[in-house]
Amino acid sequence: MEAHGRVLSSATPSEEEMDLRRGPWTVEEDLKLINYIAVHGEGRWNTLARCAGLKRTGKSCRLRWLNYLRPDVRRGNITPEEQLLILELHSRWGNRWSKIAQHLPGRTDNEIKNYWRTRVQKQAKQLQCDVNSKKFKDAMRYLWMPRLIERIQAASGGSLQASNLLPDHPAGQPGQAWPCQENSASAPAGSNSSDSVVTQFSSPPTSDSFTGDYYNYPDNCIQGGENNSDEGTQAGFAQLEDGWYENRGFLDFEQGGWGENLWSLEDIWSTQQQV
DNA sequence: AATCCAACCAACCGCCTTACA
DNA sequence: CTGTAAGGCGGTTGGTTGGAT
Repeated sequence: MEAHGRVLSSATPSEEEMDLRRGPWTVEEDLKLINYIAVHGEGRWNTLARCAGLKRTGKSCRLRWLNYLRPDVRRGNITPEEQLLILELHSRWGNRWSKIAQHLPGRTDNEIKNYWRTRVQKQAKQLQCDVNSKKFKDAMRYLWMPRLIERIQAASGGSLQASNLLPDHPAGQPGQAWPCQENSASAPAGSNSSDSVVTQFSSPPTSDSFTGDYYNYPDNCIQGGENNSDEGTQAGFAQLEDGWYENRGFLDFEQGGWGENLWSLEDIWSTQQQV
């Protein structure tokens, strides 16, 4: 018990008086919190902490409840559907974790944030590019996400190929630049234009409805407006090709996530080169 | 068997926003 | 209108664990 919980040697006398605890929660503390909320409900966290006899800050109680103790918290591996949704929503909203989490029932913003940092940013690192770079975003959208869709389709017994679901796939539109995606860093908070699309995912997506909706973007999402620079797009993919095979890129990601590779990256890029 | 290292994730911190007196 | 407390959010840290050497 005490082996885990550090006792705060606080900077302020008032906190010292309260003998606030930090660090991992004990079973006893969890039970106190659960029991108190079962009777009195959530909210007013500072009062809750005091009345429940928890030597924790209200913030700490709130975090523990929301991220761990809440009965509807969903634990375990992030499914391909959830991964796809996270990638999509992050491309639209950036690091708006709580907003993203609202569309993944049972998942917490903390969990999604951790997923992003550990799995996704690792890939960017391996590709030697920034997670917010166009290079990485394009790779995500045109390699990784279609793969996820294929996997989802396969799992549901569907026969559609991801490439067939991409209306703007360059293989089908010779000479046309790959569309630029929305600049997530500048995505307006609470943008209504995207909300209408995202609500389609607000319940756990089935693979069928999901893939269908996924490609039913509003035009401004697909085309990316002023960010849709042909020069930047082509340069990004040239760069990507340069480092790709040696970096192993998403192969590692998929292996880390759930097993075998879906595509040969050589296939992907030879298709791209034939355009 | 011991050590090292990387990945994972729970928890904390600080800032910003909101509610209320 | 203003000040303050509480809540919410995103970034970061640090402990644990498991795999590699």
